[in-house]
Amino acid sequence: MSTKRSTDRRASSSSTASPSPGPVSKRQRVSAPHNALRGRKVHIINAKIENAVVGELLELVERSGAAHARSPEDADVIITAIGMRKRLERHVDWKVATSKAVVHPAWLEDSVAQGKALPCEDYAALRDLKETTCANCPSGPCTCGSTDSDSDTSPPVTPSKPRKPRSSGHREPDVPTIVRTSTRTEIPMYLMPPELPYEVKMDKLPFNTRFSCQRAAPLECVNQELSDTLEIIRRSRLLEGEERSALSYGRAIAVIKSFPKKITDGTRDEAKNLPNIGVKLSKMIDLYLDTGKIPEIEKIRHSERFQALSSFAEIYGIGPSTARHLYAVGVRTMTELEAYYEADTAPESLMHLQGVSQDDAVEPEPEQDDLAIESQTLVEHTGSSPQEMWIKIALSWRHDLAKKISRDEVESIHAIICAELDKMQSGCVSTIVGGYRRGKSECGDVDIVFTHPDGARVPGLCRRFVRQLHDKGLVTHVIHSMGFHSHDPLRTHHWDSLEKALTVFIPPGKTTRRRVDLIFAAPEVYWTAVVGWTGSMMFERDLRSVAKLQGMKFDSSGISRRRDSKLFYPRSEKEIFDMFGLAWVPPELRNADA
DNA sequence: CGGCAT
DNA sequence: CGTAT
DNA sequence: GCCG
Repeated sequence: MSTKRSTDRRASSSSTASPSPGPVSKRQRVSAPHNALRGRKVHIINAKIENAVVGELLELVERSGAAHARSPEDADVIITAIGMRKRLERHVDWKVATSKAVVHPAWLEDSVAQGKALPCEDYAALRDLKETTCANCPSGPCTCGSTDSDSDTSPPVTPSKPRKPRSSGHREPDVPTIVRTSTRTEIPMYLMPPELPYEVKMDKLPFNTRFSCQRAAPLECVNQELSDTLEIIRRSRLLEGEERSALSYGRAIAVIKSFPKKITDGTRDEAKNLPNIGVKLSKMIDLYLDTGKIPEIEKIRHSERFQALSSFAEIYGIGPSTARHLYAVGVRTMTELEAYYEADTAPESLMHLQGVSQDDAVEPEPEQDDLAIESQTLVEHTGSSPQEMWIKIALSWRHDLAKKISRDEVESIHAIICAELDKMQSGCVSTIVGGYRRGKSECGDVDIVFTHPDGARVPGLCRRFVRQLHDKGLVTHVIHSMGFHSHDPLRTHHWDSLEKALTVFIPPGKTTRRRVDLIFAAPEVYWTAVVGWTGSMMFERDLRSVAKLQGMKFDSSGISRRRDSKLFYPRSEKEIFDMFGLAWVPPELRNADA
């Protein structure tokens, strides 16, 4: 089936099926809405749309001057939130569907807002109906090409299908293309990435704005050395527990990363006036330019304490606080650290309560080494607390996890996991997020966001899938982050729409363990999860800050209005930027961290 | 001087 | 407190 | 440590 084409407007269309446009969506009601669809007949399929929203849509139909068709057969345009053929066929005969324009409710909203029938191509409700929808669109037939070029350089989004249908090896770049074996599950358009990249308007991303999500920060900037230097102080501040100071350095780094000019005598004043550069950072920039180094940083670099704390905190499960405690009791080197945890004399008081729940924390390894024992057994036999046990286990990973992962291997791991997932639940969609998506050539871990067009398939999928991976020996350890409060009635939040598993993964035939994070999102929060997990960290913090300033709350499992907790479900990544009045920043320019 | 993401 | 971005 |  062909696909292709879809401008960024698909993404900027207003929201729909349930909660709607953003607070800042100052979509002006241009021109006469009451004529927008005059003479047309519109049928609304109420399945999968809340009653209240159906009411709003009917109002829109009236306002547009269109007639409301009682049956799909009578209509020119069919409005539906259904994205799958099987389901649609319960309401509309396929033959009828292919003779009409079948569009998402956003088409109606946007058309009324703009006072005219918009082209349908970006609003087709089903991929397989896109061509016929375009052909029957009230705005006139549009070229809905069957071109199939895979010039896309950024692969990360694919239906979670094995990519074997690569078939009889002919051409194609080595990029995971969007493969859909026909007759498979329908994937609604809104879960697919835009076929064409959104336009990046650099003039709307000035380097001297306050928040990093309003700027463009490349992976490596022209002042990378300065950025790396300041990162030393930032890390030191973090390790010493001075988080606010660390935050300031992080923000200074972020603004420097987006400053496009090399900082020299000619540009130092401009640099010193950047937002988040105050008195202290200004002085540091002077020192850096005049002497080539910053004394405070040299001191940190060479301090035994900084080196010790840094190396301790590289172990998964050891954070700043534990690192400081270790140092305080005399541990100085990794060797001593290993000896310390080897001797089962580690006082429990050393470890702090960590967010690892006992029942879902550890999945011990199959046979082989000492990790083959049940966690409880291990606790009983060694007298170690679960936290201490975690650290002991993590110590055994440390050499593997310190190794970077090439983009090729990230893609390979993604493909393997998608193939496995497909065996349990076909039709899943996924995006590789994290540093990979921001363009890093070497990644620290692999982060993947999954969803399924049928939201009902998602709950519990994470746990079941990880169990399957574990049974096959692909996953050796897991930290589940959900499960405890699956439904808290007092919860003002909805947040069980996202499940995640932080795993240690061994690719088949390999020996090096990899950290792989699997995130399962309900389809309505898919793009929110993708944005939330693409990073960088400072970019996310600033995005949340901007949201908060607008009375909104952003987190990777949803966007809500603080006043009334009303939820918003953006239908594309760009819609999230639009909601907050932000210019589009492509993932490769979200590298606000050092 | 309070706030700093969730 | 730890993890994730 | 910087900003409103």
